[in-house]
Amino acid sequence: MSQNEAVKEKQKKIEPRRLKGFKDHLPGFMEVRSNFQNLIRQEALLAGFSEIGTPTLEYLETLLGQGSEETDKQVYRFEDHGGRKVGLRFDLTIPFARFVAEHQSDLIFPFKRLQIGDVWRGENTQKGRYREFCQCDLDIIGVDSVGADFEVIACLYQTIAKFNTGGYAFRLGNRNILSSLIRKSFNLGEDIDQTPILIALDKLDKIGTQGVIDLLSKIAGSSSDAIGYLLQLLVNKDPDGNTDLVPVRSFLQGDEKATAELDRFEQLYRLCRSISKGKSSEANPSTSANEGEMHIDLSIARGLGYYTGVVFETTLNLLPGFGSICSGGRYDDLAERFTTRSLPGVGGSIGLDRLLAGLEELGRLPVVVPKKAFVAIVTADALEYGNAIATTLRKNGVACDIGLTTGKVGLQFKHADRIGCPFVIVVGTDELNSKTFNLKNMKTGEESKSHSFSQVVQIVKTAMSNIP
RNA sequence: GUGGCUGUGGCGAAGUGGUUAACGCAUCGGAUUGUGAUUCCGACAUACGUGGGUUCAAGCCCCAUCAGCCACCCCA
Repeated sequence: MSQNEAVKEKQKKIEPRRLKGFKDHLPGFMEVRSNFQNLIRQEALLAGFSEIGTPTLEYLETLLGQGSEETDKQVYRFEDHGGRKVGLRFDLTIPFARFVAEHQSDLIFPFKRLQIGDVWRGENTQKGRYREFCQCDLDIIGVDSVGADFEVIACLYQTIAKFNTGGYAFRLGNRNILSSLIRKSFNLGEDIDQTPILIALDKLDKIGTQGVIDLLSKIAGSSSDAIGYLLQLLVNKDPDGNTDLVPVRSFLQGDEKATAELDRFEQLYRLCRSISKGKSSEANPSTSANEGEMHIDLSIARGLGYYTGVVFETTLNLLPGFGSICSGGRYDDLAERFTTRSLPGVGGSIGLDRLLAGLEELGRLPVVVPKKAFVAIVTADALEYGNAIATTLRKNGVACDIGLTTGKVGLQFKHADRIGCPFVIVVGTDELNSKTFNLKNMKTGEESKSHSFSQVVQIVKTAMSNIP
């Protein structure tokens, strides 16, 4: 290589780019995202959940084999520097199972867990669907009760109500009841794998009744009469938009287990209705309010293998085809792969980044207005003085930025304006000598002069508090 | 894995075969060295994803390829 080529090689820039499905977050968006996380945290802590954290990287054997083959394929995996086979967590549930099994003696059951963290899935991207995204999980483990089901659902439901969604629908299904229906409809034994049937039923929303009938007809052993009746049961809605449970109950008569599950399910729904509203009218799909609706929809199956009781998913009313922004359900024995101790639980997850993508699409993301003052340093001799002012403000809880281009005061004002500071404290030689400061209102352009340094906290606080 | 669409300076975006590839944003300088936003003037930028082909001539047409987005599958 000639010297010239070597120089050229050195000057060649790496093209700045991101991996597919991985997002950068600019300051304005990041602040909203953090605020959302904090709000979710706050709601969960209020409801008595305890926050935990687990590593992003786990042994591969911990992560694999719990969901389906499909999900196993999506796990980001590699060998670490010590030759260990490791993977990035695919969700927060499986690491939680490991966590619970590992820390049984340190936890008090029933344990109410909150966890907020990023997860990774090597699948194809779509709108609101990334390869790295944040999940906010709530679980109650160590108890199997309708109260626990409700506690998790209520907290998730009420948290989503805090956001400017324009309305959402929380749909409740039950894997257990659905399985009983399928068993009876198709005359299947207890141990028959229903997965293909469940997957077909789960598409009811997308491909319609006839589409599902066609799909199910291809599955051996199912008569069209049986299929038709099952779909009738699932599709029949009462005036409130709920799956009509009366014919379901009579169809399952004699199945004691299923009947008991139905009783429990109805009790759960009554509890849920106590904190929610029902179906909104077609004319006014609750766009003005951010409230949610609660519905029974027995056709919900959810893909993940481990759900056994109640299951739920949540869609935005304004973006019906967008996908679920919050879902979960009950599982019999979360940690069975890690311990002999039986640990039933119920949990759900808010897909924060999908929710944010949805709100962004709708133009409903909150705009964050920074509430901070700015100290402009006009002359170099006032650098220490300006910093003393900034430090005083910060110690007293007043957010403030400071000019970093001492001397070039025009630049400092321009910068303060661009980052949205409503007030600028101005100090230079004169102010330094008299221990004073000027305060400029960036909106009106007015500048009041010669305030005493000793009053800086009070004056700036007062000024800032008048900003909307 | 399957389909559709899109790739033009840092970003957005015009350009439908014919000189020197618009414009806007951003950046930098000046009008204005103790005052921003607004206004005016000026400057800067290795830009047509990559590789072939057709043509006298390609950002534009054809083929391939890569990347991204959207949709299916599945899912938060």
